[in-house]
Amino acid sequence: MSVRVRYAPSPTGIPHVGNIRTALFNWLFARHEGGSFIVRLEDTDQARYMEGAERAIFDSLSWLGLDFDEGPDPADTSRDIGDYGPYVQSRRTETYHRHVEQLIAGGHAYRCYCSAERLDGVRKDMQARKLPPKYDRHCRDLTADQRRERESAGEPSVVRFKTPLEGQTAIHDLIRGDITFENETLDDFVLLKSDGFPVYHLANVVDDHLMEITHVLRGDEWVSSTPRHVLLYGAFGWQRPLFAHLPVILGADRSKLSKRHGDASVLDLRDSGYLPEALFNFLGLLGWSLDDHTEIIDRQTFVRHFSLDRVLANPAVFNFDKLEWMNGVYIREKLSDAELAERIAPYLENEIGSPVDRELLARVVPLIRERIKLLRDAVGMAAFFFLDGELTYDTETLIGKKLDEATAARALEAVLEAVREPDAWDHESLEAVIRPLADALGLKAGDLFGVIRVAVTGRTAAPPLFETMELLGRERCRERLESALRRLEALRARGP
RNA sequence: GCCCCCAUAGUCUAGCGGCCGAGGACGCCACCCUUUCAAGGUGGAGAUCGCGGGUUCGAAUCCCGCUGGGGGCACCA
Repeated sequence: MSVRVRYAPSPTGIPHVGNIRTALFNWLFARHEGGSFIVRLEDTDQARYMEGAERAIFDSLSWLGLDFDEGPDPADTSRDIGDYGPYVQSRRTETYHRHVEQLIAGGHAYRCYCSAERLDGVRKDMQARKLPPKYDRHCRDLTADQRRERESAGEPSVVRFKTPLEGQTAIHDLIRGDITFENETLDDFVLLKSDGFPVYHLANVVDDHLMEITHVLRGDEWVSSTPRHVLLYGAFGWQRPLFAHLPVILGADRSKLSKRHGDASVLDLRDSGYLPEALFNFLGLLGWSLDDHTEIIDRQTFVRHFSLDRVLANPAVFNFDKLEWMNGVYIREKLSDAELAERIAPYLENEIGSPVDRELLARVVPLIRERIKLLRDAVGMAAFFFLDGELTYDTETLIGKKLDEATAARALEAVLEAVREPDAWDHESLEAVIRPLADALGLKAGDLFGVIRVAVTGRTAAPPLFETMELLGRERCRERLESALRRLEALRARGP
């Protein structure tokens, strides 16, 4: 039988990295095994539903290249791709109701008429008595007459599972081994809410069975509810899938990563300029490793080698520094100039507010590829190449720490003079005429170059000066050098 | 409070009884390269393998206890 796994997010927000890592491992496992990767939307909580969440889920998946074999049609989630649909739980309520009736008929579930207030009271009371906050099974043993009475009075109800009062439920986890739970620590959990929607436990089990899921790879936070699921499979008389609980991903404070930890959403990372290849690689190495030394691993290699027995059981802290480093590696080693230009262009265009000159960009890319870690860094490192008019910068940076206004001005004048007329405008010629100026001015070359750099780029850190000037062109350089001189004069006029 | 899981440097990890006086990576420090910033190169600091007991000729590796961390205990998923 071929492997079928699923990624079952609920549309309550934008997927964060921990969530998408679960999708990634499911995808890797499916691809390695030659099985199917299925996406199912678990939208049974209307209260937490977020507009646009489906879009974000599909965008995250496709951005990372996690293609699925079955699931809702991203273009129209009321349609399905695959033969086991619907793949959206809100379109499966009939199915859940049918199965709940089956459980009630079989004596595995019952209707409960307790009000939210009563439940609250019970919970508080239990906690006050230092007992686990479980449902007191008040409605479990109602007589047929009592039930009829409640029903005819039109009382709202939920359906609860009739959890065995004693005994144990054991689960075998592919990553953690055998785990045993005492049934008495479980309570009669709700299967069907009073609004008619199923609760996760029910919907999940029914769907996984009907969709013939073979392996349930999900987050660690589910291990404690797995005995409930196992009990349900038993009550239905179904064979259960294999379980593998993936370790959670923690924030720097060692608590479960969530929105609280800032921009850990996949889409935010994308917008910051992380490459999908890098995130894929990084996430694939969170809880799994190829060997004792390989860090940079491509998609094919992951697929070829991925296996559950190398998945760790211990939680991992998400290390943004390492992700950033890895992104840098991909930027400078894995992308061609053309690809990098393509990915950087939107950031630059967004910054300067107009299309960038692609020819110029093609020549700029080699200069910045080793200097940026995130695509977004290209803005600071290269926007000045494409900007017209005055640059924005603090005039003080022109002077720096080692010079004074007069010296800086003299230096700029000398440079202007040197580059005014003849000679070819290429970095070698420029260096040939400018470098000697340092001696003439009594400056160290580095200090001279520093003044020019700020004048010409508006920044203290930039690509190599002469190559930068070459690409900027004679006119722009001249304008900017003159502008810098005017700034110095203004400063002197105002100063003591 | 109860249940469950986890435990190698600040972080991600290799290790599955002897090859480990613990390997790799990020980060950090120093030096080299260098016009700035990076990148690159070299070197370095950083782990009593959480602690305590066992088992064994031999334990980071197996067992038990403790401690610590995490997760769960909803008509949320």
